[in-house]
Amino acid sequence: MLIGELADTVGLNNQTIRFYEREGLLPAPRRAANGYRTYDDSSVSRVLFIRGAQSAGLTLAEIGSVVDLRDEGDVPCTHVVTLLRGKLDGVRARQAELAVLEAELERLIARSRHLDPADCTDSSVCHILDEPRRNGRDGHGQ
Amino acid sequence: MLIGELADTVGLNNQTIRFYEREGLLPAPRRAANGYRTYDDSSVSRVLFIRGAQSAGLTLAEIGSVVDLRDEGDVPCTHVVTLLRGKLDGVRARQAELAVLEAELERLIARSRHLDPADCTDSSVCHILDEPRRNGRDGHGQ
DNA sequence: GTAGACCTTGAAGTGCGCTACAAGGTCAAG
DNA sequence: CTTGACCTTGTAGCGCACTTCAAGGTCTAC
Repeated sequence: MLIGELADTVGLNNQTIRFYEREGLLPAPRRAANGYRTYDDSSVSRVLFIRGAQSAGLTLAEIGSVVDLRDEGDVPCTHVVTLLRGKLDGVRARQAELAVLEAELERLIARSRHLDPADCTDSSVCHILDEPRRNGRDGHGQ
Repeated sequence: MLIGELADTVGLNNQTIRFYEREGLLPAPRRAANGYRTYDDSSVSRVLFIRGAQSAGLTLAEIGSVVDLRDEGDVPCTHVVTLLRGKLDGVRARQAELAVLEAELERLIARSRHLDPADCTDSSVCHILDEPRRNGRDGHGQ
């Protein structure tokens, strides 16, 4: 199959397929006489593996490290489990951050209810966001 | 005060101050005879406002929309509350996504315990990540 | 022979919040 | 008169996963 067909099959566009190839996630495919890339079912599996790994939160670089092991003939299971554990730690840390941020947002919104906009004439920009931060550690990102 | 002093006071470096100015978050400061930027306490308040708003999860673009209102003479409270409510919705949506991802990671890790690496010889890359996805909606990001 | 759908390559752009670099001007101390 | 710390400007780079663009080759149908 040609690149567009592969892309349709897995629900991506062909630029993304080419991008994965450049990044070393997909092996260089065979070429037809005219230079067109030709794929088979193993390419479909490989792409679906990549998307599955992404949905487990792995970055393309991490997925690359997994497929590299496989392509060198190793069994990547141990490495995969290590990555997944790391992701789980990251997810839990992020959840904790978001819980703090959620509480802060709730506090600010509640506070805004008994602040009068007419009093918002401060040296600063808006009194809702003035005043004490309770966050020991920032809270960026959404 | 000069830019370095402002930067020290608020705990940023002077490139960041200049960056905020370019982005329209800080008004163009007065200049000394030699062209050096000169700031006063209101600049300190403004920068602290920006950092406080960031710690509430607002992006610089959103903070810009708030300071623009203020600089045009309006009271931005209503807009701020709208933004905060939007952030809170976003945070809760993200928490839900992370809960799904956490469950998926736990499932995969648990599953890996009764999969034998010796069986990981598939057409795909690693059998831990093969097979059913339970995620209706992806789960990217960490 | 030409329109249109496919394919090729390489390079640059996106969003976000900085951070760093290059090439130079200014100022106080020694 | 030189050192070194500050300041100025504009520009480019980072990480991440794509997406888009430009300029062209190829193939099928009419």
